Amino acid sequence: MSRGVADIDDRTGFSQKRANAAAVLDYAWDRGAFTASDAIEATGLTRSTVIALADDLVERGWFCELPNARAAGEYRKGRPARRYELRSTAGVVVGVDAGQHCVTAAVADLRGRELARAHTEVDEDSAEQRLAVADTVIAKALSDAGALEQSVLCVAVGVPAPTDLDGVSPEGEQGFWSRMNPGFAAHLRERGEAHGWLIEVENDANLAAIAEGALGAGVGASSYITLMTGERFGAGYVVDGHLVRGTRGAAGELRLLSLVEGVGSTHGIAALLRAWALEARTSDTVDPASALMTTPKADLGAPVVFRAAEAGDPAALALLDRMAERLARICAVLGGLLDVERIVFSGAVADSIGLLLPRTAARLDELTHPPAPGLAASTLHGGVVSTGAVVRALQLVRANAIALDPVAPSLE
Amino acid sequence: MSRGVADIDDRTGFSQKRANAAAVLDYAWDRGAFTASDAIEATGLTRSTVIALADDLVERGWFCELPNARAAGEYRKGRPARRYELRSTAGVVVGVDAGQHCVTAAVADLRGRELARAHTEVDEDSAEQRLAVADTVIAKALSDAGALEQSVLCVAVGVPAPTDLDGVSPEGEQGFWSRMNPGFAAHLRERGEAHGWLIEVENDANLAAIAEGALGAGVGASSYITLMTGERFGAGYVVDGHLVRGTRGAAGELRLLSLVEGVGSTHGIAALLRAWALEARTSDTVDPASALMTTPKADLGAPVVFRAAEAGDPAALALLDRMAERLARICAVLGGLLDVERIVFSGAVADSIGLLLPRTAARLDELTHPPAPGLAASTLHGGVVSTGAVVRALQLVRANAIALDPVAPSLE
DNA sequence: GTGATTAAATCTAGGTGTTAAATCAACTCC
DNA sequence: GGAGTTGATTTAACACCTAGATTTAATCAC
Repeated sequence: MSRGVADIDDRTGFSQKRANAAAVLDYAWDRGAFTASDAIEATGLTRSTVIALADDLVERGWFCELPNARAAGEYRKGRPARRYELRSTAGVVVGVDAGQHCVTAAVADLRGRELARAHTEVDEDSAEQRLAVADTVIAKALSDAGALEQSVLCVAVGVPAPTDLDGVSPEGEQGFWSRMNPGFAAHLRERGEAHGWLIEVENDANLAAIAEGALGAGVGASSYITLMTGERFGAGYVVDGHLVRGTRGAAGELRLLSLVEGVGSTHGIAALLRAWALEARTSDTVDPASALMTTPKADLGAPVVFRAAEAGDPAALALLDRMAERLARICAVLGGLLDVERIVFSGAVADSIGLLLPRTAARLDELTHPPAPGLAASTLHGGVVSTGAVVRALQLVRANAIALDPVAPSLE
Repeated sequence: MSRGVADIDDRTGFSQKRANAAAVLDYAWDRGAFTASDAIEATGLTRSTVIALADDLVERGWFCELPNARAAGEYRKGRPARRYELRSTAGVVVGVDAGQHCVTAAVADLRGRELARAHTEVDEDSAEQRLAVADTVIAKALSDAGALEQSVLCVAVGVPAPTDLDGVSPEGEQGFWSRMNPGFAAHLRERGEAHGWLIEVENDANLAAIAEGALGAGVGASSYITLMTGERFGAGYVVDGHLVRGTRGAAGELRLLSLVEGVGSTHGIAALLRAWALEARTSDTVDPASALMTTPKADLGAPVVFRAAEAGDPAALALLDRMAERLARICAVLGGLLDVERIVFSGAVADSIGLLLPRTAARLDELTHPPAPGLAASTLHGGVVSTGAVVRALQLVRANAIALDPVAPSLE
């Protein structure tokens, strides 16, 4: 009677079986169905060992054994191989974007397939209310996904504040940061304790960077920066494959960019284009027929400027040139100081940034010695942060898989 | 008949014994003499296992067994414990500072004790010549240390150029970088192949940062920046305990700081103070009795300015204030963007920076939201880079120890 | 269909490395 | 010199891996 991987006590710090099981599980993670022979080749272990481990993982609920031996169409001679696969339903992860005005929760299976997504606007900012809203949105998303609380393996939350490794945010100016992150980590840890949830609370721009690196415009780059470009700038750095967090998790807070010539403030693209458009209105150099003049004041914003520029409006194009100059300086400083190969523009405006990017790139080329970092617009649209939270949650599950208990197949 | 750790083939990727031996070795690394009981507590392994591993490591040459059972003075009852210790003479490491004008090599034992140090000025910059000079200096240092080539476990080289993970530098402007690093990595790898040398070629500022983190003003900080402040600025970042290198290893090249208001160029403290002092001379606002006026033009430089300032010279103090403003801006941008807890000033001028530091700190406080990063002057004096190279070499040896073969005691 | 071929599963024996418990050894203290 | 204490050593059992022999489940050739 052999003990399962789960039963191994880890007093010694190192267990061969545990390590080997982790290797097999890790191999299966980014692989579809596979045979023992595949795993043998990948891990270097013997057939007996691999099969024993795989059967163990099946018993624990991580793997399922596929019945159809050589179904995959690829004809093969010899005895049909047993086929295993990571049970994508062995659990779910929850990725939460706890933004300033809107809380979104996405539920995904272990393959990263999104099962459900829920969101709510938040007005009031009291700590209890924010935590309660998060609870509600998570519950809604879980029920939409048809998942139980006990099938949750990890919850990752993105907040518009720096966070330390425990997910706690510093006070910040006027308590903004601690208002945005009123103890999500402690709250969720308590809430998920019974089910063994892993909890991570992380800065939103950092999660956006993780998302871009895994699924978006950062794929293939080992060093890149993700610039969140909404009302304010915020950045997530990934350098040498590592997320760069900083002592308080505040790396990527760009307030100090105000010291860079031609940048001045950390207002984001959306905020600035709106302000500049309003400013342009009061000058008399703009053609009265321009969209910048004809659009009602309340509707004037970044989208209007982008659309006008696409239609060839000279005033709007002038604003984009001005913005390109500013962006190029930001990219030059960040890219130069960190030596990244790519800078990804992420967030709401990323979709309409088409005209801005080449102008920025051209200016960036002038500012830096070659090679300048490549510029790319995010392809992940609105949900970057919640997507990043899901990706991060999956990373955590993957890294800790052997120590976790997935849901039994019967509870699916 | 049990096999030694060295004989274990690593086909499987995981070997319990190898991992446990590594744990024991790692425990011994930053520890003096220790008993089996100590290691048992530290590793969680059984007495039998620990003793077997320790004896194995003795046989391989990593440990020596100390005869005097309870020599350490601390009285204890019971049977005297066997005592082991890492053999600090199991090999040596070489740390090289291959600077632009001077090549230094330091040889140290496994405890980091410096055994010898040699250096040569270099004038000509031909690739062959630079490599030959390095070879000579290394050989000199080794012979001074009484060490043989075969007892070298690792050679780390610092170069004033960015390097990739293989130690190769990009071309750079006018080929400066590739002239500074004319293939040290390949050359040394070939030279040390027979003896199994580990080779690392790394940017000098990065090595300085490693030195400061291990022995200098960066100790205790998980995120800090080391600013090399000689003729030019260069920085090494350590964030979240990791060295931040960047795609081409060029993170820490501060050229782009020229975009920061009030900084303008990347000239270092020494270069700027000299230039400013010369500039002040031509104005007629400076007291003719000031050292800035009386010092011969050729001798005017940073040391003169620092000494004059310490003597209370108003003109010199004005220059320091100007410099403090500039430094504060650099620190604000770097510290703010990376969220570090400390900034260490390293390099030749660090010794005389006493008056400058508090002024810079005061200005930095105004520029940033609290808490501002702490400022510190390096205590490692001239040899930061070679010291950093030694530290880095020891890190590499430690990380790869189980795979290395130390010198037999007989060859000591 | 029958038998050869093939590829994989399964079984078996043996070895390594670990633990746990019993025993032995080397000291100190009184 | 005996009790007490601490650690080394020995022993047996066990966990886990490997290697090789054997079996099984298929295809293919006829």
